[in-house]
Amino acid sequence: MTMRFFNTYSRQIEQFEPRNPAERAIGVYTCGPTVYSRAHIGNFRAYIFEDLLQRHLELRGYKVHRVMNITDVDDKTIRGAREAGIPLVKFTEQFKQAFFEDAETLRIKRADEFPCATDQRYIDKMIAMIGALISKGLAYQADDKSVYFRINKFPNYGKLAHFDLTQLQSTGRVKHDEYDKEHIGDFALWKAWDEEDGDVKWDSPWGPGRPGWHIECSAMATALLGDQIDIHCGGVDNIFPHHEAEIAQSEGVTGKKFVGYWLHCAHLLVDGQKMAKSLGNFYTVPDVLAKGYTGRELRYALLRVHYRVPLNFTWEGMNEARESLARIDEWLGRLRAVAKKENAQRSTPNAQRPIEKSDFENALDDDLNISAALGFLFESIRETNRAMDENKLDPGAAKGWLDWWQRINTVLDVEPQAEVVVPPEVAQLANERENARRERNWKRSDELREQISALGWEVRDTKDGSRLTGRGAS
RNA sequence: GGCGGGGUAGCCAAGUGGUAAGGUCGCGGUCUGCAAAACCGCUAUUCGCGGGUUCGAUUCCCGCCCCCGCCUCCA
Repeated sequence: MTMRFFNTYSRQIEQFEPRNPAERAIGVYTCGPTVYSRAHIGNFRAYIFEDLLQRHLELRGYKVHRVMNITDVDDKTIRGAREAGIPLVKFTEQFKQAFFEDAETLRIKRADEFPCATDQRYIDKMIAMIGALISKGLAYQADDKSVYFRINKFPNYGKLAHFDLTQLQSTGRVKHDEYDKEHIGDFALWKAWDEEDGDVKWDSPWGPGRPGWHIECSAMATALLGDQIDIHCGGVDNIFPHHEAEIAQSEGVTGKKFVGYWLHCAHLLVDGQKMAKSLGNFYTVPDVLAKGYTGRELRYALLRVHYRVPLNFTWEGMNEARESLARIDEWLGRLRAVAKKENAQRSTPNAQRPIEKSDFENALDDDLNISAALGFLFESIRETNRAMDENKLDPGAAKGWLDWWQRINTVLDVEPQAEVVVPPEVAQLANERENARRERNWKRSDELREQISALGWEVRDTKDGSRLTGRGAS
């Protein structure tokens, strides 16, 4: 039951061996949002993958110390604040809040820490790291007053992305200050202040300015997790240059291997293309909620596909998620009803008791194979439903299955929130319908069922009377 | 051009050197006043294409095609 992860660094599945196996303590760093606008659901796919990772590690008994940074200063946030005519702090604050709201909607477990790049504590750390890099000859201040990392002095640069530096081509996406840098691939550690930055600036030995994006993660990761961390995650688009740069900076300063396992998740696609702000083809969490879907439905839709496989977002997929969850909800409801029976007639339980069942966790051990894990869940659902149909599942077994569910749901977290209260008018209609049915007035009964359905509720006639189910429980 | 990821049923998606999990959708059946839910059955002779290795390949090897991404501040 050792875990295996696909390590981007080696491009291979590796056995997971934490640095501190005795205490089962693990440091995990996850790249968080840049708060210049509301994060889209593609961003959240990455955070959900990291959530799954953390929850599974915890299910396996590891104590996870997870850090997620928030980038609250960069070109885009500065531009946004300027255009909005408000201070940077005020501008970013709204998107920080939105991020936490959306994360909560998606039931993403909070990281232990959410360091912000503008925190003076980390600015100081960044300045110290840059100073160390300069003294080691790994960085230099150019004529434009900015400080750059000298990639030619770091032999391993390009190893994570498997890039041959001589082959680097500009995509034209980013402007290069080619006159100032020694090498086109040298990246900014400290960006010298210019007029467009307004009052956004910090003092440093190299003059006023602000940190580069990459150094911020190196500083916060090492400040909070130490020089060496077990797992570092992000989207595949972070591999280069961001994570490559983080390695160069961190290892350049400490001389120690920065990260044990690099895990990257594939993109969320729309119409077969990457979901991105720049392409304008994105949805936010509120967009999806506005279509009538719930947070847990979106969570499930983003969670159910293996993290290294590109996932095409569609409304059909959202419906599949809804139906799959309804199946789980229904199953849980039946199990609870059976578990409550005091003296169910003793019958031979032919449904295996799940106490020893570990297929679900074992599947997740294998590089978070969620599809296989869910496959086992649904097989179990069919198996126990069959047993309940045949009245062959005794209350003890039902309780066992509920315990099993509780365990795996610490990873999935897709159970509906507390029972939704039936609105009085729906209850009234249901009551009338019961009366109509007693009088065998089927026409009236069906009309009432229609009305109830129009209000978003489903009525089902069972042996024990009618039951109401709200559609799309949150 | 370089470096990755992916191509399995209408759609989504696991998987193994021995003949294809699961979800969703559709169809038929059991149950039901009718439904719904649940269960049962059907739905890929086939896993992008072409070779090769093998008794046997979707799985290993070689070549090719297609889709997506990264190539210096995108999760």
